Amino acid sequence: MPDSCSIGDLAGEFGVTPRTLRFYEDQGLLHPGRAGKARIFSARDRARLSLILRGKRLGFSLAEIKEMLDLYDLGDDQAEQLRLTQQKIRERIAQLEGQRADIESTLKELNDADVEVRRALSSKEVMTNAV
Amino acid sequence: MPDSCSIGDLAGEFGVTPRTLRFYEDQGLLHPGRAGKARIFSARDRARLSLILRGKRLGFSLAEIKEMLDLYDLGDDQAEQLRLTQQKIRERIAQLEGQRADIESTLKELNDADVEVRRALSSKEVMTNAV
DNA sequence: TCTTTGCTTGACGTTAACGTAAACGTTAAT
DNA sequence: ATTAACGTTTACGTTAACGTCAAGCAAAGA
Repeated sequence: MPDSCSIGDLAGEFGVTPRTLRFYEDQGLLHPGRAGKARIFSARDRARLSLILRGKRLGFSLAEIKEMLDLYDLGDDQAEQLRLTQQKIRERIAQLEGQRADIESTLKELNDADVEVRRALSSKEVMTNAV
Repeated sequence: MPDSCSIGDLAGEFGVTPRTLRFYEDQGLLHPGRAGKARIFSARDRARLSLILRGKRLGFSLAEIKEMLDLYDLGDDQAEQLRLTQQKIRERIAQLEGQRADIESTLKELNDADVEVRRALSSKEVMTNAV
């Protein structure tokens, strides 16, 4: 793993496509150097990409990730970046807990519906709307 | 609640917009009658709409809902419709259980990240990437 | 020298479920 | 006669995160 590499190398390394990396640069998430026209990705870019992908795994949008990375770049007041990140993390936690609750109640409803369907299938008189 | 009503009435009754009902007709989910050019919605349409909205609450796509409703319309073999519905219900259940698992693991990661951030904020040496 | 890779910049396509606006007709009340 | 409140069709806009060409340059090996 040399310090700098091409777009194809970095893409392969992280299991994304070159298009994705160009898109991230376009959106201001990455700022690779250039060798002529070709992009050159440094260790710093690699680290940023790693953060971006982790953010995605955690369900943050690229816009949110950019917000956090931008503050990180300013660097003057890391505390500010951390507070934003913490806020976003907690918002995301609340959101996921809401989703989890939704899923639980939906699963209950689906289970009821499944029971209804089984009853209907086992009886000859089919007159019930399952869903 | 008369047997038939206008698009605005039905929309209001179910908390959707007229646009939505036109869209559902366009997609073959509803088949209202006509009085000249104006749509007329019968009790049957109302029942179908109710099923559609329940399907949506349960997370089915309009395409899936249409599949089920179409089979229901054929009417010759209700058992077939019920089997499809049952299959879709179980697929959806499996999908939701997967999502729930994702959410659980993500919540754990987020909690870890939150702990990291708190540590970083409480120490003066801020060198850790939270996300 | 020819061909293969790999890179570049556009720029339109994709998906779902409607929102929104334009331009118009109809009925009913004022 | 006019306005208000409905309805109609047609059709482009929205959102996210890229996918998928197209056209072309540039180095590198056969």
